Amino acid sequence: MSSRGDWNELRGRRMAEPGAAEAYESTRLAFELGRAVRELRERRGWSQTELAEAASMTQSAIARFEAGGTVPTLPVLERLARALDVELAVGFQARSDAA
Amino acid sequence: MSSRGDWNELRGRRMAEPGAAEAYESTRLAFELGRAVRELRERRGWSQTELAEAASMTQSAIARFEAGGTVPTLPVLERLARALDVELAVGFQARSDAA
DNA sequence: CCAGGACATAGCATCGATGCTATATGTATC
DNA sequence: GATACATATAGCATCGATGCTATGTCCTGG
Repeated sequence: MSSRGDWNELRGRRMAEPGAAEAYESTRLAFELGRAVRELRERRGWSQTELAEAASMTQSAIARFEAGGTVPTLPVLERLARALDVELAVGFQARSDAA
Repeated sequence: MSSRGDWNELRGRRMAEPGAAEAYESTRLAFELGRAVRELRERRGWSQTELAEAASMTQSAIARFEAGGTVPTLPVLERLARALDVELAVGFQARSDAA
């Protein structure tokens, strides 16, 4: 069920929108990036609040992001990468058409 | 002189802002992504107008983007990648700290 | 010189992400 | 039960990217 979620529903609705293959991909990306950050954060044993401080953000912003609640912007991704001491990679690749 | 530029100045100012290492990186990224798209587009022999159509955008948006005039959003990058038949890659990597 | 195509900018409306504050749960711990 | 910390959401203000339309400039061809 949607249980305590709400952004979960939002995501679901977004991904279901017809024709918007692009929106679907973005939402998927947002979700994956959120998971990645959560992993990196937990690997460091940091709380959302700690990461928030390190990235000049608020705990709520981190929570929203990790939940895939919004499609992050590059500046934010940069800040998170910096805080987590990793590198943000963005670019185009030859289509592998995996899947 | 700033010649015909203006976004050039904007970029310059942005990248010069002190302390904003994050903003600097984003601007740099925007610039590189713009170049990448321009290359892919020209490689295909497309005009900005043609790419714009393929990506459901306007010529002016493409121009602004290629010039690095703004930091693009993931949805837009997705659309461009799709139009150019390449894959958008976004993620975190171990810091190589090159340079 | 004029017409047409390509690219650069401008100016403004709108949408959506982020910032911020407050709060609701949930889970220990004492 | 009260306290304390972590995470999830809400609601609203603001900022910035994108959409759109209209030009301006440069080139090239007739």
